[in-house]
Amino acid sequence: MAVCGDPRPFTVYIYRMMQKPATIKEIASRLGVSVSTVSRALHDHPGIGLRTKQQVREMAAALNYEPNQAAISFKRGRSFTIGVVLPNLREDFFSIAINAIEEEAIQNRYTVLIGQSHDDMTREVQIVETMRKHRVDGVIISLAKDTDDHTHLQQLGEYGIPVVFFDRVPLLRDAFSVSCDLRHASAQLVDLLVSRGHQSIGFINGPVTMRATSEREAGFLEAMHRHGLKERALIQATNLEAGQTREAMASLLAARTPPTAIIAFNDYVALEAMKYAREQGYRINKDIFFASYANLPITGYLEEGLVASVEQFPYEQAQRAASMLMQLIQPPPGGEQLLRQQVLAAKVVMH
Amino acid sequence: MAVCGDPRPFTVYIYRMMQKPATIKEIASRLGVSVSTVSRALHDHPGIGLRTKQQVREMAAALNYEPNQAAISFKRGRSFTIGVVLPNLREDFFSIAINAIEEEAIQNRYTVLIGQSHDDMTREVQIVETMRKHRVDGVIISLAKDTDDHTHLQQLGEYGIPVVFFDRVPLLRDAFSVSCDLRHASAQLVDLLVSRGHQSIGFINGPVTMRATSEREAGFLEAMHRHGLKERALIQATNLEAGQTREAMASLLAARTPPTAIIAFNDYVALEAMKYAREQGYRINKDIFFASYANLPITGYLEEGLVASVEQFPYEQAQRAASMLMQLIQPPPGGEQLLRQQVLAAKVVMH
DNA sequence: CTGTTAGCGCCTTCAG
DNA sequence: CTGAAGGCGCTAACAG
Repeated sequence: MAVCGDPRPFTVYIYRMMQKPATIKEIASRLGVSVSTVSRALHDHPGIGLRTKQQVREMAAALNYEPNQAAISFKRGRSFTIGVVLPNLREDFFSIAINAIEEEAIQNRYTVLIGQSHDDMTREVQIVETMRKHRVDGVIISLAKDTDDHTHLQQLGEYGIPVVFFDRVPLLRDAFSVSCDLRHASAQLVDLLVSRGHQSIGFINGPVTMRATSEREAGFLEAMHRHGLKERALIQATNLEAGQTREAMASLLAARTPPTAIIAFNDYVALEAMKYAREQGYRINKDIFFASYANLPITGYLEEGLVASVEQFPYEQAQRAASMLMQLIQPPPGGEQLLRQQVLAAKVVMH
Repeated sequence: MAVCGDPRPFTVYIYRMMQKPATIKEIASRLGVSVSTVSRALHDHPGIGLRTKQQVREMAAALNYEPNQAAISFKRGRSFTIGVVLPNLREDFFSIAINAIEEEAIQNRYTVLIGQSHDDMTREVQIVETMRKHRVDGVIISLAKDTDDHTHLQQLGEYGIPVVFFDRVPLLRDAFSVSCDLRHASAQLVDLLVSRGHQSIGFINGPVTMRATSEREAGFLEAMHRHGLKERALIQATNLEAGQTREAMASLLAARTPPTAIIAFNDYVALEAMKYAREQGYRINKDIFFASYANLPITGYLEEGLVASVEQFPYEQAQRAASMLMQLIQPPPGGEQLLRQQVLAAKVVMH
């Protein structure tokens, strides 16, 4: 790609402490008082004279004093930063989640350190390590889809750093987590499709490492069984990437009794599946119907859309996870009671 | 929303320093050497005996030693963290950008502190302030759409914290920035539409505070003028939200000579505009055609899509911005030369 | 090759 | 009401 603009390179203008931040020591010496007085005045300590407080504050303002967070973190042993590890911010689900987390963090005067695992456990481990080194006060994580070992996270616990899982949660009894009950919703999705006359239903599922995969499958099979359609349930496992979605679609459409409806692991998979179906000459919502999970806004802009999508409440999940983490970091004086595992009900949304 | 799961609240299991992290002091005393020896050994300092180094490393490993980043940041006056301020992670454009930034940061052993302005200048100012307090080593920012004052950012410069702008850049001569030339691309977009026979073209633009708005408009008018279609150029300013997009569409479609093609500020606006058109009985790509900016993946999944979208290379822009920032933070020994403003060429992508 | 020491900025006991 | 002093963990002179 061509770079336009002025071709003459400027000499780097180096920003280097043109005005080094003032310290309490500086304020103290200018005012002829001690540093502890300044510290206390700035913290509105009860035992400091009103006049002194006033003077200190004015001087602080005049010198553009900013408390050095690095020093405070060091001294207090707390960074006032939480780490958030997500598979991928490009998925709407997770970018919505980060909004909730950021909101909760701001309310608690916390900042958010972010890391994307890109669904790669190796990378997830590295990120967690970096966050541990940075002494984050807590971690919120949604696991990479191939994460099958949780020692890197248990280690955080050993270092006194609380961990809260959300959505992509592990099967650990003693972990803090927030997730959605997809099993029941999956069954409801089947009920809906069957009530609309579908008998053969295809399912494009995710990788077996994910708990979300087995939950979806359980609910799906349970309902198909209940409707006496056990033999008409066609499941394809994929890694959730476009190529495998297309292969799964090819298999499904080539089945002896091809499905009239297809449930996809999530809306992205559904989009790809629908695209494939169109390419093969199928008319969406005439020859074949689709349903999926996540209920992302984009699906509302399709000309021929989904029959339904399962809402997984990313904002709600993340918000609860964040609030749980904040409670773990700073346990409230009164209520030391807290649900270790929260499970929200997912909801089938018709389109 | 109902919360399922075990209704009995567990008592909070408080994670509190079950194994407080080892320090170099601890290692030193156990080995009967001084802290500086340990420090040097861990940094692979040349003047330390091989045997000592070995011992220190073994002890460090045995004690699960982790350097305390907070202490290092404090001591060195650098946090090894960069701040990234974006309008909204929910837009694909920015979530792609953050990927590039994270990548570049990791390569330089940096971590990323994130903040979303939600296109609100007040919030942007707060975020920048928090980041300053946290002593980030540099900031990458894409401005909120209503930001018309940059003192909060110039202040960062005064504190020795370099700032690099990308995409939503200010009109400051001395600012570091990476952006796309949208003027030329806008003109090309018109050329394309005119070559396909369109004479009346509508434009749903953004708010005037944004430089991107005037750039689009300039290119659009320039080309319409060149084609002798100045009178057929219909421009509507909006705040980029759904409601105003719909109003803009209503105005355009009610014009004396209604447009046969409409250019939208970005793909999200285009989606909303197309939805409105469909609701009004227009057939996309028959009665009316659409083009826009950003070239997001979602547009590829539409049954009846865009004529074209202008690719703005979010990854490339963010990557260059990040690399520019890293150069400002740690100027390379040799080349102290650097382009202050980089402008990439945007590219019209036909669909 | 290794040890000693002085701080970085802030908070917090302990004494006035 | 205020001051003095110690120390958080680490680095980097300065001494041996």
